[in-house]
Amino acid sequence: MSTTLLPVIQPDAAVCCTPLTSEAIDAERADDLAKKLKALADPTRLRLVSIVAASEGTEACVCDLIEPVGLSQPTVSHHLKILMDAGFLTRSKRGTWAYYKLVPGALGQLSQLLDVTASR
Amino acid sequence: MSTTLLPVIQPDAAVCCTPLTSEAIDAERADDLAKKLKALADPTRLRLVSIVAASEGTEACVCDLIEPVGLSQPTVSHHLKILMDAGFLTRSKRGTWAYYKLVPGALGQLSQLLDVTASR
DNA sequence: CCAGTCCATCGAAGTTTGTCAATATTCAGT
DNA sequence: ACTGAATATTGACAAACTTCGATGGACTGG
Repeated sequence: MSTTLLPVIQPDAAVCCTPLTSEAIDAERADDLAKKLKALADPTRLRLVSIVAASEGTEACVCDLIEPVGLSQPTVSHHLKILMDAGFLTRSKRGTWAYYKLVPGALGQLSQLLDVTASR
Repeated sequence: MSTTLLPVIQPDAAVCCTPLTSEAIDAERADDLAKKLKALADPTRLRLVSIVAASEGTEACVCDLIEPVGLSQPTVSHHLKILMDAGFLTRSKRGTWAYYKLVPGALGQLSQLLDVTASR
């Protein structure tokens, strides 16, 4: 089953639009936002994102990520999947290697939300 | 080594200073940042912060927070404590009431970190 | 001083999370 | 095909988290 899945930039618009404090957010938006924050709220995942972001082309191979964080390969794979599901990273396989890359606007979107919140 | 401690706005400098992606963050900074993100990474706590932020003087009484989030009073108290420990809220008792207030720079600090990260 | 209100803490139940070893899968080279 | 290497998935387990009811402490008003 081959179908060249195109890299999607930002499919979910629920979290992205309204500030956080002008009016109290509703439960649904809180859920969406919490999911993204939860994906980032782990030391190992923060380090993974950071390493990927600091790499050539904001892209890194799994094999280069295992040693820096000092955890087992399955654990690293697991964290990378969580970051992918939350929309912070994308994966592209080249040969046996899997390269994880930052999704351009993803972190900035989160940042903006908190920023507007913080302005009060 | 003289004294005159000035009132410090942001006591913890570990998280606040360096970007996230220019160089990969170390384990200690990742830990600090993860703790703060984890405090925010819950739908109920996001709503609490949001309600407080949207209130008069970015301050709200516990009694006004229970009904909006629809959870028991002990649970709300628990979440508020977590937000306080993470440095997002402060508490001040007036009579029998406890008022929780936004810490001015707290959310913005987090936002900046992610923003610099996002610029890559 | 007593009753009532507001809030925090405690203890417990159920769920989620982080981690690993073992296994499966996919690809490259021989 | 077969072997070896790079990742992903599965299953299991301990730790952490969310929630509640019950209790306790502090303050207010009669």
